[in-house]
Order: sequence, then C-alpha cells, then structure tokens
Amino acid sequence: MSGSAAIQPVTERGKRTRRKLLDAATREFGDRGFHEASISGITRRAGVALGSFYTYFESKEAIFQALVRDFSEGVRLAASSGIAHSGTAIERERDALAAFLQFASEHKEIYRIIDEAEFVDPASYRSHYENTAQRILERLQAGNEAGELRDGLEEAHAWAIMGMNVFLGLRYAVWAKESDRLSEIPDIASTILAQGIAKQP
Amino acid sequence: MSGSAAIQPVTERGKRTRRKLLDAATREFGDRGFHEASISGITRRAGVALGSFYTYFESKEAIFQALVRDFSEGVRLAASSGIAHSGTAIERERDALAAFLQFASEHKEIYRIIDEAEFVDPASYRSHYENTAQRILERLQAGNEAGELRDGLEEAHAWAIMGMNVFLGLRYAVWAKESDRLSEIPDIASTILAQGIAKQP
Amino acid sequence: MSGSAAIQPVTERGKRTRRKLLDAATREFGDRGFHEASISGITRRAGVALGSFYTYFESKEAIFQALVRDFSEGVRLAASSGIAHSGTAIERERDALAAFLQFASEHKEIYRIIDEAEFVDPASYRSHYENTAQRILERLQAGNEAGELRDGLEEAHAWAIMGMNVFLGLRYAVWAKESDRLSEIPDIASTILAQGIAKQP
Amino acid sequence: MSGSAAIQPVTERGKRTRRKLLDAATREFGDRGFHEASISGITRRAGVALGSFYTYFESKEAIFQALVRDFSEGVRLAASSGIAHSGTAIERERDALAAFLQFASEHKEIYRIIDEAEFVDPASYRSHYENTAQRILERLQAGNEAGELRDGLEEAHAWAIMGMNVFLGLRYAVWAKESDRLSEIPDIASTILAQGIAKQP
DNA sequence: CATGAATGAGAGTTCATTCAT
DNA sequence: TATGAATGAACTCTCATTCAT
Repeated sequence: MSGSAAIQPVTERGKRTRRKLLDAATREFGDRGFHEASISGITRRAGVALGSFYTYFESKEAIFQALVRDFSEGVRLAASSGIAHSGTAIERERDALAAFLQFASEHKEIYRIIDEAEFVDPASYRSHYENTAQRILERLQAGNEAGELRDGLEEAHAWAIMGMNVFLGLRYAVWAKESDRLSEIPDIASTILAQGIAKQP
Repeated sequence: MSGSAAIQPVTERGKRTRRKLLDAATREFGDRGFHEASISGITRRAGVALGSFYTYFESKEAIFQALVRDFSEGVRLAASSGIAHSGTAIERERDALAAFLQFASEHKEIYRIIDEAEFVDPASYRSHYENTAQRILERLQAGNEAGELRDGLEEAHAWAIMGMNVFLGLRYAVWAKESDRLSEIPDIASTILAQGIAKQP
Repeated sequence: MSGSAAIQPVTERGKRTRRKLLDAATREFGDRGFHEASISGITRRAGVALGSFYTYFESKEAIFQALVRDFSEGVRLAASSGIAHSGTAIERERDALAAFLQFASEHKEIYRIIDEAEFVDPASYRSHYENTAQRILERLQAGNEAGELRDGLEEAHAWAIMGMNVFLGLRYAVWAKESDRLSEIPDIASTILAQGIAKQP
Repeated sequence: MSGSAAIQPVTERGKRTRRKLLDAATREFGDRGFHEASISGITRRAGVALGSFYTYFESKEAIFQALVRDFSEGVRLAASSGIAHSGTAIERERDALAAFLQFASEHKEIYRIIDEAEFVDPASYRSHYENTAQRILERLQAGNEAGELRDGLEEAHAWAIMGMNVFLGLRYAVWAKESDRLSEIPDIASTILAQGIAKQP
C-alpha cells in the first residue's frame, strides 16, 4: 500500500470508466474476497479491457484501499445522518446503531471488505475502527457534559459499544434469518446502555 | 474445505511431526495471513521436508481449519476455566472476559486466524461465533433463573456481549499500547452490564 | 477433458501464437508422450513464455485433445483425397491404405498421439476409430450395391480392414526398416481383400 | 527399463506377497493406466505396506514390465492352446482368434496394459507384436507347405492378420455391446482369409 | 521381511502486471 | 484512452523412492 494518490481521470469518459471499475470491484471483492478476486474478474464485470484497469489504479491493493475508504466514509455518513440533533445521548446511540444496521443491510459486502482489510490494508482497517471509536467517544463525552451519561467514560467504553454494534450488524444485518426482528435490535442495545442487564432493584 | 478427517499419524514420531507442523502453521498464518502464507513457509519453520506436510494435511485449507478449531476450543476452555463457580452472573461475565483477554494476549495470532476464517473456512468461522454466543446466552439464562439478571434476555444480548468482548480484546490485548491498563478492562465491561452507562438517578 | 471450446484468439498475432503452440505440442507429445511431455517443453519449443500457453489452452489435456482431433481429421482427409472416384471398390480400399501409409510416414507422431489418446482422452480415441470404421463400412456397402463386393458385409468387416491398415501402418510406415518395400504393402492388403490367402482352386 | 532380473522371493510368504502385488498392479494399471496408477494404489489394493513394494520390484517400470511379459505369454498360450492340431490352416487361424477373443474378454485390462507399453516399455511392446507376428507367419508357412495356403505369404500378411485380430478384439471383446455376437467374429475373419470380400465369380 | 514416515524434485496452473498496437 | 496478448515468478500438490524402526 504505497499511499500514492489514485490516478485521476480528466475526461468525462474516463470518470465513467473509473466509476464502473469501482462498482465492479465492490461486487468482485464482496463475492470472492480479496485474494480470490482477480483483476480480470473486475474488468469483466465492468465491461472494460483488462489493460484499462491500470489506467485508473496502480494495483489490486490500490483499488481495494479506495473501496475501504469509500465504505468507511459511508459508514460514518450513515451514522451521522441517522442521528437526530435533538434527543438524549442514549437515543443518539440507538439511532446511530439503527442507521448502521440499515447501511449494513444494504451493503452486505461491507463486512467482507472491511474485515479483509485487516490482512490487505491494515492501516486502513485500523484507522477505520480507531476513527469510529473516536466519534463514539466524542458523543459519550458530550452526553456526560450534558449530564445524561455518567462520569468516567473513556476509550474502552467506546470500543465496547462499537463491538456490540459491529457484532449485532454481523448477526442481524448480514447473517439475517427470517425469524429475526431487525427493528428491535437498536432498542435492545439501547437498553443495555441505559441500564445494563442486571435485575433492577 | 472437504470436512474429511485429518490424517492421523500412527507412530509417536508421526505425532511429533504433526504437532510441529501445527505450531509452525500458527506462526506462519499469524505472521503472514492465510493467503500470503505458504506451505513451504510452514515446513521450513517446522524443519521438515515440503512433502511431509501432505502426510498429515490434505491441503493448506485443511491445516487452517484444524487450527481454527483448535483455537475455537482454546477460547472456550480459557473462558470456561476462568469462570469461578461461585459469584454472581455479572461476575461470571467479568471473569470470562478476563480469561479471554489473557488468552488473546498470549495468542495474538488468534485474531488474524479467526478473522481470516471468514474467508477461508466460513463454516468454522460461523460456528465459532454461534457457539460462543450460545454459551453466553446459557449463562445469561442461568443468571436470570437465579434472580440476578432481568427478564427478556435473548440471543441479541449474547451477541452484544460477545461483540464487546471481541473488540475489547482486539484493542487491548492485540493492539495493546504501553499506556493501556489491561487489568481494568473487565471491570469496565462489567459495569456496563451491571448498570449501563447512563447517569444513575 | 471438459469439452469446452478452445479459447479463440482475436488478433492475427494471437493466431500465429496458437499455431506455434500446436506445432510445438505435436513435436513434444510425439517425442516424449503425453505424460513425459511438459507445458514448459511445449512453450520452449514454441519460443513463447510459459504463461502464454494458458492464453490459448485451458490445460495440457485441452491441447492434446485439439491435436487428436486435428490428426483424426488429417487421417480422414488423407484417405478420402487418396481415393480415386473411378475404379473398383477393392481399388478404393487399396488407395485409401496407400494414402494412409503416406500420411503416417509423414506424421509418425500420429501413432504415439492417437494411441495415447486411449488413456488421455478416451472419448476422442473411441470416436476416431468408430468414425473411421463407419467410413470404411459405407464404402463396403457402396461396393456391394455396385455388385463388386459380396453380401453380408457388416461392421466387423470394417473393423477387420481398419485393424489391418493400422498395423501395416505401424510396422511399415512407423517402424519402417531399410529392407521394407512400402509401396508393395497396399497391393498385399488389397489381394487379401480380393481373394483371401487360401490357395486358389 | 534396466532389464535387471526381478527380485525373487525365497520364502513361501514372500511368494504370496509378490503374487498379491502383481494381481493388484493388474487392476491398478488396468483401471488407471500406467501414469495415473501409483505405487501406493498398488500396495493399498494388495493390502501390504508401501515400503514392501520395493522388496519385490525395483521400480514402477519393473512391475509394469513383468506384467506385460506375463500378458504377452498369456496371449501366446491362449492362442496356441486354442489351436487344434487337426484341421486346416484357415481353421487354425479361426481358432487362434477365437481363443484370443476369449482371453481378451476375460482380461480386458490387457489392452490398456499392452497399449500403454508403447510408451512405458517400448522394447516389450515391440517384441510382443514382433513375436506374435512371427508365430502367425510360421503358421502361414506351414499352411503353404501343406498346400492349403497360396505362395508368396510373408511378414506383411502376418501383420495384416494380427491387426485384424487385435482390432476385432478391441471392438468386440473390450468394447463389447449388448447386441454384438462375439461368437460370430472368428467366422467373419476366417471367411475374409478364405476368400476375401469380393463377390465370388 | 514388513512397516509407514520422510524426502524433494518436478509438475501444472494462476494471475498481477507490462507492453505493443 | 482502450485493447488484449505476453510475461514469468510463485504457488500448491504429487508421488516414486529411501530409510529408520
């Protein structure tokens, strides 16, 4: 992963080809995983010649990295746009999870792609989760300042919440079963955050 | 992944060689990931001839599957042996997490290997998490029956707890930083389970 | 032998490369036999890179099958073009054998390649001989209808004639000795067909 | 093919093991062909340990050669024992073919094994056919001397007859179909030898 | 004699990347 | 910019043969 900037097309036709390649790569990586995926599979899906790939991306890793960053941004946007600016801190977390579950349902490839980034592009993988945790932590601190959340909340709480969300997404958005009630999941998580799981006195 | 039983050595010497290969594979997969890992890398680390690999494992996938199952079993054992039979349900979850963090610290390859199983051996990946969630759920139900945990706990609660644990393990056992206080993590998670994160009235 | 169509080159350059590979394979298989032959031997003889082989053929079996079919067609053409449209039925068989012996002398690899097809591509092997027998049978029936050949000729007669031809080809075209008189062979076989080997009354 | 004498067992147990290996090899080579066959396949079928193979045979080629020679001898014996010492020369050829077809029906592997010898052990292959042709030629000469067969019969006639027999064996003994009448084949060939296929004047 | 683990050369095949057109 | 043929390093896997027990 050289970090070098992607090659940017100048013409309109070039932009369209680059877009087609990215869409095709999402499907190819989502279906087959990074290593089983092939450049020729991507160009075949995109309907362009094999050689054209290298007009837009330096390598297989480069297009993968571009996708991870797109998705990471997509998750961020989905969460932030799902959060109402009114409501309590607990409600904001519930809304963020609901928005994430929605996004994950619509983009099941996200799990394959982001998880596989652990092996293919560790830096992107790590920063995706570090950034996500950071945003959660900021919300927790805001909630504390607003007097809604208790003191002492720190990075570990953010990681715990993120872990809950990711696994609930894996189980209920990606591995969804007929009998699941996806709409109830945010409330379940929210109740844990509100009061834990112990019997109330 | 053909599910066919691994070839079992008959002699003592054969058992030693098989063990050497498994240990070497743990290092090779941990360092390089499944796809970058090579059979010759494994046999070189094990100090045996390339061909000897195939005396014990049918393929690269087969030894990987054997490792995933070994690790899955290791996680299970670590958690179950870490749990005191006395104590409350909340304490049992804390102890299970502490044992898991300990195991993960000692076997950092576990994350690479289990995460990569999503791509290499999806059946084992899935059953690892489904089984783990099932065991958590059983503990939650026992806690409810004992009057310690509230009613209505279900599969989703188990997945939420598992997600918390896994991500805390990733962040604090595998990506540990100097400044982290690993020993405090189980209490943090435990407090979330006991009372949530909201300000107490 | 998947029967899948060979990959067809689009450009002129591609056609030349495919041709070079087929010619090289004829020599390689002829010299070493299917199993001793290697793809790298073929590409070396053809003067192309190893990987280029797979641009045109799916596997070692696939190029072998292509050759068997080429040769089978070559034998058919040689025989049919060697047959004068005038002359008696017996003369036609003599001419067909003469043309076959000529073809076999010029393509000694044919025996190795077609015989080895029994093991490598049984379907092609079988249909080569079944088709050849069928064409002989059709000639016999035409000869019978013309009043030149006796009644009751059937598939077994065609196989008997084919066997004679093949073994005479093996002995006198492929394993030719200095002292042999290749040109007399068709007459010898022809006389057997005309009157058998018994003493004439 | 080093021509070195096979290792001869001295004990009774050793003889049995050697015999088991030969029988197993007949099946293995017959089913899979020389190159696909494996020593471990042979020892598995024979029910002996892999290493024991080399107690009795120097190499894979050596056991193959032993089988080819066994079979070659079997064909010779079948033909010679099938021939009545009374009867005409033409009848002797008919009986020889009948005996051969019988032998081939009972030992269908013979074709795979002898044909493959062309590639694996060319010397045995060649001498098998040269010897067979020589025996046919001797019978033809005897028939001529007895005044039953015409003058001028030579090596080529023997090869023609052998080719007929071999292909009739392939088609009607090895590739037999339900509708075939194996018992009629010797008469068909015999009639060709007696009078050819032309219409009798 | 019998056993089965150990060896390693050598094969076929894949595919990211380059290049000539 | 687009095309698709060409390249070759690197991989997994096989198996005849050897060897220690």
